[in-house]
Amino acid sequence: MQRYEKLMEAHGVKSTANRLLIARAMGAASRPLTMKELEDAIVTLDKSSIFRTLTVFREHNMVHVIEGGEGGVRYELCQSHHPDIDDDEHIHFYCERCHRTFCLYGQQLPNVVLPPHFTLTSASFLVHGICEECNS
Amino acid sequence: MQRYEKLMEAHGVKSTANRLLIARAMGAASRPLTMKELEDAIVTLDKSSIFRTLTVFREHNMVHVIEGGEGGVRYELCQSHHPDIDDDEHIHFYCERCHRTFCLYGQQLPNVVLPPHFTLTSASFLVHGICEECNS
DNA sequence: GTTCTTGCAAAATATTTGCAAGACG
DNA sequence: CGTCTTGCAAATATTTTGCAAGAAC
Repeated sequence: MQRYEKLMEAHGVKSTANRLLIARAMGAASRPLTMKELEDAIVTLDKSSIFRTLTVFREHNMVHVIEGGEGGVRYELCQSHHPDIDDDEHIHFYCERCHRTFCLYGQQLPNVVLPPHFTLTSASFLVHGICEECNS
Repeated sequence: MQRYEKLMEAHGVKSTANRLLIARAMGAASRPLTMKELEDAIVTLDKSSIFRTLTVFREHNMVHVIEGGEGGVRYELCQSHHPDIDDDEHIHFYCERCHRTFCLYGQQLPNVVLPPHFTLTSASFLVHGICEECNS
């Protein structure tokens, strides 16, 4: 079984040809992609199919959803193989010049102290700035 | 001079009647609002005026832009009176049930270590979950 | 055959701009 | 006057859904 089939299985997502295509495209990018970027990367697929696939992935916590930066919401594969525990959380960096979003591994998402009776489901930390390439 | 006129002056924004209306509405809400919410709060103003005012506020760092959560981008006044130093940064909490975004004061935004030659302009930390009211 | 998945078209949301009229100095 | 601001309408962009056809089991 392929890498992405395994990932889908781990998250309880049934593997189909198109889902595999989308998972592969996301994995190959190694940074979060917008729906538009995915559409451009996989010209054979309709955007509604991509949208619905991402919805399925989201429902099974198989993607991280990164909001912020222009061009809309971005998605990346969650490489965690545990459906409930996300050991792949990390900070993201949005370059305001080239409009790409990068993953910053190696830094924990800080813990948050919530007010009483607030409960947490997820946290996201996005840094804006200029990336190395655009700075040179 | 009124509180919000002072804030505009501190950020180098010329005060007009409409801008004052919008600043007041944002201040009164004490949580970040979407353009839609602002439109509903100030029925006398057209959304394009609100949009352009928010653009001006953004250009002068007079608002925080909070992305994430449904219903689109949210805006709140930046209460810092220093145009360049933002001493009003804080974490936000998005309630997935009532779709409101709250400010969590009293917790520093953690420092981020960027890779070499990456430069930072701003950082945002958004927590998703269920708020007190919705939990009860 | 029943259920899940897909593509096309179109609806629903959100954001942004053109342009002429008005306010301000 | 000349510049900045505003409202209305319309264009973009983005996300989401209806529905019928096709694939999977």
